Amino acid sequence: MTQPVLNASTNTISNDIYQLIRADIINGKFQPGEKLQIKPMCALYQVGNSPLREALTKLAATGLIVQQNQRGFRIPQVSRKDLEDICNSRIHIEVAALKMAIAKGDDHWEAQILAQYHQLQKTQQQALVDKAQWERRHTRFHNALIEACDSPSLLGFCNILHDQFDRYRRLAPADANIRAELDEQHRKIMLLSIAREESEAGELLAQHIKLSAKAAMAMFPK
Amino acid sequence: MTQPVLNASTNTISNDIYQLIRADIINGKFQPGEKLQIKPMCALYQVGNSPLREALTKLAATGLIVQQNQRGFRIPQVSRKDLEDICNSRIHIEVAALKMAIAKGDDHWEAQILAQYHQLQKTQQQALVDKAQWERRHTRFHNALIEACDSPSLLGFCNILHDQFDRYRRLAPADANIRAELDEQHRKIMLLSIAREESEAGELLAQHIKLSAKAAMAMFPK
DNA sequence: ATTTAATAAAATATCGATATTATTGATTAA
DNA sequence: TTAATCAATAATATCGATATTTTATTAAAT
Repeated sequence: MTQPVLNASTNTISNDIYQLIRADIINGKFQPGEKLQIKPMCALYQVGNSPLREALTKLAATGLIVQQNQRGFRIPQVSRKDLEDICNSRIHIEVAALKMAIAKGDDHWEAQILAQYHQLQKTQQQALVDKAQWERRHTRFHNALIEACDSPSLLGFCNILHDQFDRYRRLAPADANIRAELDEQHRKIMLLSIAREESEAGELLAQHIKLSAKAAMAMFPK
Repeated sequence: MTQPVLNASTNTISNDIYQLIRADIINGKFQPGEKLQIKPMCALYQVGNSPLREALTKLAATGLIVQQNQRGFRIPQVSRKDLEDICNSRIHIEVAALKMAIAKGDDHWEAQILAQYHQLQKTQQQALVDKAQWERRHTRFHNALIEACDSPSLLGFCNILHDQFDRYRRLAPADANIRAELDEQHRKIMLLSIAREESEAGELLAQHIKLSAKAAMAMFPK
C-alpha cells in the first residue's frame, strides 16, 4: 500500500500560470490599479481562457488581485492605509507563529533555519546579486523560521501577507543602509530563535518587519 | 463625479454559485472527504463547467475545499488536529480583532452590536428555530463585534476561520446545556465590549470559541 | 456647454466540445 | 494468489466560440 504521494502529479496549466502571474505581480511587472484584460493576458502567457481565469480567481482570493463582478480583474491600488494594515497583521501573526515555532521546533527546524540563512548569505555576497534568487531565498528563510509552529492556518496567512507585503517592498527604491541593517537583523533573529529566546526573537522580528516597510511607507504622505 | 458604487453590479453565475456551495459545505450537505465531481455538480447546481470550476477554485483558496492537480476537488477530511489548529488560530486572531475594535469602535459599532444581538435573540426565541437564519445572524453578530477593528486583512482571516470552524460545529450533535451557556456568553461579550472592557471581553471570547468547539472536539479520540 | 439617449464597440462571463490525464477492469506473467 | 501490463472507461482540464454585460462613441435635447 503506497502513500498517495501528496500531489506531486502533473501540474495543470492553471497552476503553472498561477505561480507565474503571482511572481510577476510581486515583482512589479504590473502597475497598481492596472487592468488585467483576459485576451491580452492569454496572449502574454500563451494560455487559453479557462486556465487563465482560474489562476486570476485564485489570486483574487489571496488579495494579490481584485475582482469586480462583470468588470474583470485588476491589480490592487496601493495606499498607506493598506500597507499599514498588512504590516500590522503580519507583525501580529508572524510573530505569534515564530514564538510557537521556538516553543515546538526540533533539530530539523534549527538546521533548516541555518541552511536557509546560509543560502541567503551566499546570494547576497555575489558580485551581481540575482534579484529573483534573493527574493526566493529571503522568503524561504522567513518561512523556515516559522515552519515549526505546527499551524497550517497561520502559515497560510503568513504566506498571503508576505506576498502582499513584498509587492509594496519591491515598489520602493532600495536603500543600502537600511538593507545592511535588515541583513544584520536576519542574523540576530536566527541566533535568538535557535537560542529559544522567544520574546526577544519576536520583538526583533516585529522591528524587522517595520523596518522592511519603511522605504515603501515613505512613498505615501501621512 | 459619482463613486464607483462598490460592485453592486450584476452578480455572476460563478459568484452566486460560490455562495451556494459555500453554504452547503458549512451546513454539512457533503461528507468529509467526499469527491466533488464536475459533471454531477453542474447538474446539481444547474450551471456550466466554467463558473462551477471558478467557484470551486475560490473555495479551495479559502480552505473549504481541497484541490489536487488533475484529480479534481473534494471536501476536506476532518480531524482533531485540524480542528485544534482552526480553533487556536481563531482565538488568536479574532480576540486580537475584538480588542482593536473595542479600542477604535464608535457609536455606530456599538449600535450594530446591539442590533445584531437583538436579531439573534429573536431567532432563538422562535417556537421552531430557523436553523439557516440562526446561522446567518450568529455570523453577523460575531462580525459586528470585530468590524470596527479597521483591519481588512484580519477581518478576512476571521471569515475564513469562521467558515472552517462552522463546518465542524455543524457536524457535532447539539447540546442544550452548552447552547444555553454559549448564549449567555454572547450576552456578556456584548456588554463587556460596549463597556470597553478590552481584556475581559477578549478572555471571554476565547472561552466562547473553546466551548463552541467542545462538542465537535468530542467526536475525535485524543 | 452639459447632460441624456441611443448605438457601436469591446470586454467579460459562460457554454459546449475535445484533448489530456487518471482510474478501472481485464489479461497475462510471476 | 499477487503483481504487472495493457486496454477501456471515466473524469479532469482546456480550448474555441458565443451570449451577456460594460464601456466608448455619437447624436439629440435641455
